[in-house]
Formats: sequence, structure tokens, C-alpha cells
Amino acid sequence: MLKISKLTDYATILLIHLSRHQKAISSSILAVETGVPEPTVAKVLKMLTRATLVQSCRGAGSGYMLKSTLDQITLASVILAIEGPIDLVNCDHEHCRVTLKNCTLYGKWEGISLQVRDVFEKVTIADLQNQNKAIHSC
Amino acid sequence: MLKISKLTDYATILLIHLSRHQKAISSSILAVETGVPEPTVAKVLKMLTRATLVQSCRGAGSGYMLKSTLDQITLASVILAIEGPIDLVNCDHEHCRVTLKNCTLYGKWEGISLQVRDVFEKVTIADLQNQNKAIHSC
DNA sequence: TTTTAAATGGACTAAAGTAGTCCTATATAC
DNA sequence: GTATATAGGACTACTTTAGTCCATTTAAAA
Ligand code: FES
Ligand code: FES
Repeated sequence: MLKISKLTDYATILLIHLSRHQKAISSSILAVETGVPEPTVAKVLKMLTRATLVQSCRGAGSGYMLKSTLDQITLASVILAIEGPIDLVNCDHEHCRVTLKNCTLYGKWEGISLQVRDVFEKVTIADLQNQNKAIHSC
Repeated sequence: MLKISKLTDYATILLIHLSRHQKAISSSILAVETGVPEPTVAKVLKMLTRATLVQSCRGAGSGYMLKSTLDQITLASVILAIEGPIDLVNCDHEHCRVTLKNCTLYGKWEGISLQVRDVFEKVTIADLQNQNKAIHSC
């Protein structure tokens, strides 16, 4: 379960594609550009809009635009938009994920979650975009 | 999807319980001690045995024992035993998780996976056990 | 003003992955 | 030999994710 979801992967790709356009572009155009099916693109863009990572305009000829530059968008914020907050366990102080007689682990998991979150906080989409053209293209 | 699985949580709890015994103990006893259902305990212990984190003896009156002390068992090794290697995406250089026209992100994900792995590599089960008795017990 | 393009919201289905159970075989102590 | 316990694996149930679709709202363009 320590994976990012497919939709998060799509989101990063869509953000990168959005950055290459000056004007707002529609989800159908992005679908063609990226190869991701249109309904899925639409879904992801809706999520990114709610999270205010992109800006949307309705009506004919409109679409989506980035709200900031790629180097200002952290991977953490994309994950938050698509998957919700990073929390390694579902426990909170009242409701542990399992009712175990001797589980005293919650606080520690929280600390580790924070460390993981930090990793994603330090990577921007610009970082993702730049470094890898040399490594491989899929 | 950035969560550890329930079974991993169980595994840490079982390891901690095992450390409190001198002799080998059976999965049924551990089930009673921890409150985790016996078949599930058995499953987890089998996985931990295959990963050589615990040692098993068969036959009457036998059971499972820790193979090392808790401060030598990293969380990374437990996650590896239960969930397999930490890899944020399923792509490899030949087969990307999705066949996208412009996805050049694989290498970077690999780097981030490594950073996440490092977080878990630096936490031992002993760390988990010690720090949290004060925080809450579930 | 009508038409058309596009986002929004939410419901829904399908697919995948996890969790949990159970059964048969094997090993070992007594 | 019998009782106890692990080993392996198949299987079911459950939960989550991924993906699709439709009815509504918005706004530009004709
Ligand atoms: S059951 Fe609460 S942290 Fe494990
Ligand atoms: S599809 Fe290959 S890393 Fe995203």
C-alpha cells in the first residue's frame, strides 16, 4: 500500500502539460495530448481545481489553467489533492484501526507519517519534470 | 494509498509481544495476547518467518521466536516482509504503469521511493515500542 | 437570443488489492 | 502413535481505486 495512486501520477502529468500552454485548455485536449482517457482527465482536473492547484473557466472555448508555476507546486500538495492527507495508519487517539489490547503505537506512526510527508513536501513538479528526460521516456 | 497495511501493523505488534517471551510461543497464544484473530496471526507469522525476522519450530509445544532484538529490526524490513519492496509507482523502464505519450517521470519516482524507504530504514521496532507509552494506549 | 463548448457534481460500475479464513500436509515432542 | 503446532496454499469477503456516465450550470460565440 505504499504507492501513489494512478490518479496522482496522472495529476503530475497533467500539471506538466498545462504548464506548456499559455491559455486555458480543455480536458478533452489534455486527454489527447497525454493519452489518458478523457473522463479520467476530467475527474483529475476537477480534483485539482477543488484543491486550487489549477483554475477553471466555464463556457465555450475555455478550460483549465495552472494557478502557479510548477516550481511552486509540491508533490505533497498534489497527493493531498488526490488522495487526501498522508497518514500511515487510520488510527486517531480515540479510534485505533484495530482494537488491540496492547497497541501503543499510534503516536509513533504519526511521527513517521510526518517524515514521509516531508519527503513529498520537498519535491516540486518542476523537479519531477526536469531531471528525468535523460533517464527514460515511456 | 500511502498507508501501511493492517497486517504490517499487526506484525509490529506481534514482534513486540514476541520480545517479551524467552521461549518459543505459538500463534494461538499470541492471538489471545494481542486480540488479533488467530488465523490472521498465523498468516502474519508465516510471512515474518519467510522473511527470517522470526524463527519457527514445529511440533508440540513449539512456536515462534524472535531471531534478533527489536533494535535490530527496522520497520523497512517488516514492511518488506509483509508488503514487498517500497516502490511508489509500478513502472519499470520497460513497462510504465500507464502507457502515456509524454510520461518521463519514472526515474524520479524511483528516487523518491528511495527517500521514503530511508525513512523506514531508520526506525526500528524498538523505537516504535519505547516512545509511545506516554502518548496513548489503544 | 440561440447554440455550442466546457466545467461541475454526483452517482454508478468495474477492477484490483487487502484482509481474513480454512483445509491439507508436514514436522516434532512426549 | 498421538497431540500439537507450523507450512503452504487456496479461497472468500471486503474495501478501495479506477474509470465511466449523466444531468446541470456557465459563459462564450454565432
Ligand atoms: S492499532 Fe492503533 S496504532 Fe496500531
Ligand atoms: S507512467 Fe511511467 S512513471 Fe508515470
